[in-house]
Amino acid sequence: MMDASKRAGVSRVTRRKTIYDIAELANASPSAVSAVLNGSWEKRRISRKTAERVKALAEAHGYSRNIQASVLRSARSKIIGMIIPKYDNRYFGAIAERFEAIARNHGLFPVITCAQRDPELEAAAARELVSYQVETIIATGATDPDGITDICRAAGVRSLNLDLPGSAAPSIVSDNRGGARDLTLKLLDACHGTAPGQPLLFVGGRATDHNTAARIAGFRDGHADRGIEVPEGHVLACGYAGAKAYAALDAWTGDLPRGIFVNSTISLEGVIRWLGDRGALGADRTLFGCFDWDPFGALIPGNVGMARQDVNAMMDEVFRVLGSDTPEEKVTLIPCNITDAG
Amino acid sequence: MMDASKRAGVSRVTRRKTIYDIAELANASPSAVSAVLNGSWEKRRISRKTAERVKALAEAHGYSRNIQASVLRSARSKIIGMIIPKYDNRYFGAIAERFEAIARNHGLFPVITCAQRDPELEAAAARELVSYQVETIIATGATDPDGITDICRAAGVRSLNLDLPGSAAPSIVSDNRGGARDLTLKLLDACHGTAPGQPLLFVGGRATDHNTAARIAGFRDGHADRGIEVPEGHVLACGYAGAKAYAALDAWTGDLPRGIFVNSTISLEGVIRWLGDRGALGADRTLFGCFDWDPFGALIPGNVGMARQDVNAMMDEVFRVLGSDTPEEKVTLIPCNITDAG
DNA sequence: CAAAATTGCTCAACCGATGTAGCAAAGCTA
DNA sequence: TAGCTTTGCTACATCGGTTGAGCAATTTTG
Repeated sequence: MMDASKRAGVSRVTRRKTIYDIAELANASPSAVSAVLNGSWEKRRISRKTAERVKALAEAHGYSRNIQASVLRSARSKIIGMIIPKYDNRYFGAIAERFEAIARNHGLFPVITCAQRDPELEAAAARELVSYQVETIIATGATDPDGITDICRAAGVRSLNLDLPGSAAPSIVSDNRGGARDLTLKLLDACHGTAPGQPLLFVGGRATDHNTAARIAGFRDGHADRGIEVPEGHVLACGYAGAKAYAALDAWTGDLPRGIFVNSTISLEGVIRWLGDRGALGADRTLFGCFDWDPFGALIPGNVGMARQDVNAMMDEVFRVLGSDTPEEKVTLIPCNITDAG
Repeated sequence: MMDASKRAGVSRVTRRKTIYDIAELANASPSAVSAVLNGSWEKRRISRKTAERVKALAEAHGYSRNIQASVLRSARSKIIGMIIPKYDNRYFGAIAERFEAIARNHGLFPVITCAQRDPELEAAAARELVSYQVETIIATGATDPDGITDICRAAGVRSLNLDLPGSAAPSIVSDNRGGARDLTLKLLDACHGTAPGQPLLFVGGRATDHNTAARIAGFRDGHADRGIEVPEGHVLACGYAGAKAYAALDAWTGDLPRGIFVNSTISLEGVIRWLGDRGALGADRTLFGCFDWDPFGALIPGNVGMARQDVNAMMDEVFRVLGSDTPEEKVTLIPCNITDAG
């Protein structure tokens, strides 16, 4: 390897400082500098005196390690990737923030990529992360979790599903059914005074979607607990978008419902708008509960509670699973918290 | 360089495929494979036949380029970093999503890092991004934009401020003053029927904060336009947190205000709670407007409009500035949109 | 005091991709 | 057919750290 003065060349006036530059300044070898700057100097028997001298020079000359070079050689990138659908609600926002914080605590470099709920984009994102030598990918709310797992497996990258389960990697998912049941009970009880024995309306989501299916099951469980039958037409799994929820309610032929179970904050936007347009917004009018939490959603009159997914517990579980060596491709359920109104 | 069979070694059973593996399979040289797989093969005069053969083999064997190695050699990382404060509101969420989308369209690899409004974390994040050889850093809503610019400059990394301006790099910022003025006018006019000539209350934010100061100025501009004086105590720059807004309103000694200008959706949570606790929530009670948009905030009774920052325009401007070679360390203002109620 | 152990460091190969320089073969011109 | 150009490829140094092997000097042990 050439010495630093030759390597500097003539073209670039200011090159980034490398271990070769620092080595020259410190009158030490690049190996020694490398060991000092990556913390392995004690193991490599570099004297404290040399270490201190090198550190001081590196600091003084604004040395910054080239991680790409380091990763190339050591094959340990410490990069952990997450694929997330959107940043447009509190749930995914909280997941992103928490993921970053914990990853950093574990000495990892978190990279989050947003795939817009598009399976093609998800696959492209996974491939891109693999190119960047990530060691692990967390597929959050993925449309096609197993597709991502396949890409990871081919590249020897660990993967894990969050929020929506897959069959090929460990999955960590909210207890959608249990949470939906609890929320249903809360809502039924709140409606009991004015509409005893009447079933609620379920609005939002796709019935083919794992989480929606689980929540519909919990919705039925709750009704069964109170001995109320759920008529066929009371489940409007019309899609998530607010406009779709609005349209589904518009197509509803029954009476103005007394209680609505809304399947996501996205759908809630449409529900609130529809209720508002009918003057049915208010604690004395139609009551509603919503799966997923939003601070403003909680403040809208008529809200009796929200099923708030326990992001901290989920993320703790993610890193617990990553810490264990056993793969166990099973689904772990994390209970939800039911918030109060207001 | 050893040939691929030797390089495989004995320890790792399944190693990631490299250009050397593909070269061996294709009976070509690593250089040729490299040229084919990075698209420079026509320029390097590799025949179409060879190119096709290599591509097919790479595909069949699940080859994935090691970007770290590529970056190390070519010194072009194509990584663009963004430092963002939080993911807990729609504004930053929209910025993150839009940034990712446009960066990808430009053939760049976006990396977003969340620094929790903590200047130490911001600096650490900037240094970490530099280690990963980012070419550019966008400092969004940074507590200390110039600190980030310094770190970037020392490493030869381009930087740019978004949402909050700095003095050492180009800044792209909403027209906070103009937006605040428009929102103030809208709110004053909505209150005119029941409380003509009365000043509004300003709640939330820190007066030392650039954006808050600009919005307070706009708030005064709007009042001046209508010939209304703003008494000293009507500006409650009590901090952003909902609880602080609540406390500030609790300490308010005047009459129940007819109109409130809320300085952020975060503060709005406290304002709504306070109004709700006093039974003052409703289109016939206290009206409010809010700087920053939230879909549920917009649906809360009494809302007369929100100042929605134009994230798309801001991000277009970011990439326009990055595209131009002239640095121009000036502040560019992007107009806000005032949304209607509901 | 010689042999063994420890300390403190350096050497050089290596990670995987890139790109300049250059070489052999084929095609074309005179 | 000799000389020139073009085509199609390969060799090799290089990017900046990392790490196993090893060496000289010093200290400890027998």
